[in-house]
Amino acid sequence: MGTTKTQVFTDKQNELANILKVLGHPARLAILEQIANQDECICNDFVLKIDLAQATISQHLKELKKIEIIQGTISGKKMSYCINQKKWNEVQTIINQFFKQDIKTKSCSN
Amino acid sequence: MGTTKTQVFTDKQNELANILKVLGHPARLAILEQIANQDECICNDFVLKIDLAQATISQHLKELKKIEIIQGTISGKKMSYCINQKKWNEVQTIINQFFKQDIKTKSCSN
DNA sequence: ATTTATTATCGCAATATTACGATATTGAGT
DNA sequence: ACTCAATATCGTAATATTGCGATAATAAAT
Repeated sequence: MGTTKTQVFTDKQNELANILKVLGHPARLAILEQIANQDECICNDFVLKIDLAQATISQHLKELKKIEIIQGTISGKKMSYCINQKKWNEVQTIINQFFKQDIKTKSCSN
Repeated sequence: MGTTKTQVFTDKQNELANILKVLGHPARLAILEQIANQDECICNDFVLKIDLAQATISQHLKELKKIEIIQGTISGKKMSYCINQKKWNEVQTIINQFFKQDIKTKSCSN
């Protein structure tokens, strides 16, 4: 237990859930906002602006890289992170597709 | 540890993260899809269609109720769940607002 | 009143997540 | 070669999540 029973769900459901799970942490949202709003994107910036240990930030960056919403390139001894625009838009689309589904249920009360 | 350091982030970040976290589980997405696509919305339906124990489904329903994206009304001995349209739209808006932010970062490579 | 059906809750085990200090690793500058 | 700076990884502790069986709780049907 403690493990999600992925076999029970569709690939789409698992995929979207995984994306939303990664996005579902304030530190990772904060990181995305900072990357999006900064011309220069250097990992250390996050350490300075977000009050979490460097190791913790690094871990969160790893998760964001895993779903490919950000990408990092090495520039000298620094890491340069940026938004992966293509994936960013893709994620937005997938989420909107989910929310655009028709709601056929008669509302219970309101 | 194991606890998210919410004090470090803005209310908006914490709020959105919390919503995304709840949505970030395939069972809960599956439940939402089923509620949305069914005229009659009875909890037991999920137990029959999703291969998870009744206790587990009940727990997931509780999480979804907590963010108010669904609401349940008792009708006899059955529970009737439905989408909370207002909140559903609100969630969609909040997510889209996040994704609509300008991305100022020069892309690293692509 | 007793049974049955439906759902919620409790308690627990297994696993995952969050966070951090300590320690690599790697590249730049000296 | 040595040091410093930037980042990643390891190991670990605390807590959270997932899932389930067992057990309440409640309402309908008999």
